[in-house]
Amino acid sequence: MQQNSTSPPRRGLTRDRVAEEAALLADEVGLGKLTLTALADRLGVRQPSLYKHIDSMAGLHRDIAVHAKRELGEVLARASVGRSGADAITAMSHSYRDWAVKHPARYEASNLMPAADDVEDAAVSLAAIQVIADVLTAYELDGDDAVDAIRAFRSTLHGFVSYESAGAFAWSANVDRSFGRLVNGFIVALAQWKSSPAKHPGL
Amino acid sequence: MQQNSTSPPRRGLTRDRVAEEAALLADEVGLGKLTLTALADRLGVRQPSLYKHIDSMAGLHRDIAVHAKRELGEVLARASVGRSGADAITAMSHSYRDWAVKHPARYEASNLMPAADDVEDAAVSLAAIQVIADVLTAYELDGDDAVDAIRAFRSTLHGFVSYESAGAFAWSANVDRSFGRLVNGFIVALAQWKSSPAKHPGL
DNA sequence: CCAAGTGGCTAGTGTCAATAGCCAAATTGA
DNA sequence: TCAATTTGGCTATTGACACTAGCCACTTGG
Repeated sequence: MQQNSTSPPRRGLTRDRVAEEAALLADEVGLGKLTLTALADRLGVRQPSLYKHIDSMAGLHRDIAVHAKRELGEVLARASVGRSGADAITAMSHSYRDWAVKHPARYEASNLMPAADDVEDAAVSLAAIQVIADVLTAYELDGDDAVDAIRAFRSTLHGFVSYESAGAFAWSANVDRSFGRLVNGFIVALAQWKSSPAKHPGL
Repeated sequence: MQQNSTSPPRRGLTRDRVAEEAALLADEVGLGKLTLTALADRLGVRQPSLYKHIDSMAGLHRDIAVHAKRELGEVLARASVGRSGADAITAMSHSYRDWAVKHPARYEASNLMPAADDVEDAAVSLAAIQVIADVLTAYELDGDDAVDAIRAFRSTLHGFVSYESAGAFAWSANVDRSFGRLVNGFIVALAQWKSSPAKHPGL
């Protein structure tokens, strides 16, 4: 049958489709400036219609985060496959940075913590971290040594990348070179990981 | 004269006073959740009255940032005075972390970039970074070596602290110890800084 | 002492996220 | 095949927010 003159034509929206377009838009305007009206416009739909596919703005951020974590995990896995040790760390680091700089809002979302009861989010978060953990295993670290190394590696990459995305490296010196040396520095430190215990600050 | 029954009593508000109370409130509720209505309530004033002291929400964030950068710069300077080399780096790192964790919104604000024409903001930003630069000078780094080291140090601290504030270190392992080892790792890397050139990722 | 400037105020506006409730399109199953 | 149910659009509205306009009393300085 032909549709009535005043009928709402159905777009083929799904929760995934909405999250994907949201990620694209957020990478353009910034995660914090993503609005449902702008997103609805892109999807050819009115703003309230989005609520058929999302719970809330926070829920949309969570959906973007889950997609992003999965994507980042795959990027890291692809970079490290077939490599080990310092080679794998270098490759993984550069892939991490490239992906993060290219998709700043997705990257920001990928660092959102899962809600306590969100098993899917927790799973993709863990999967991404597991790639890092597997690579660091080549240094025969375990227990607290391994946890400390993983935390150090994540911190190192995250700090650099978030400063870079924020435009915080103002001086003219080459940012690529700075990143390369940061990664090399981490590898140097990792080689002596077990023999460099933590000290507490002097009084 | 006695005031009329319907007269607006004057509070002693200033731009600084507003920014300080805003920083206190933001550290409680989060920088992104700071609202002018809540801030006005705290100051015993109606929301539009704040515009006599601030330009806009973004302007208030900037004011918080300037205060925060000054505060952080002083904290770092105090930590490093009378120390040098690895000792100074360790002391400065722990002070940085302590301050950042204690004042999460101020810390977030301290990482906002100054507007291009904002000389006061640029000055306090530079002053804080200069403390770091001075400490790293003990390693006789200059030019690109020094810039790379400063970027690496800032990235390392910022990454750890922002993950810690976000609650991203979920595993039970001791976070203090992880931080100590991260700092030690940086010091180890710094000792070999000149001899570890950057490599580009393999193909 | 009075004229100018300052710092409150009330009363709005526009932009958001979010809700309520309607109706046609799609789907399901007898 | 076709009726019942579910789904996915829609309009209209609310409430929280930043921000503006314009008023008036208090302060200050010549």
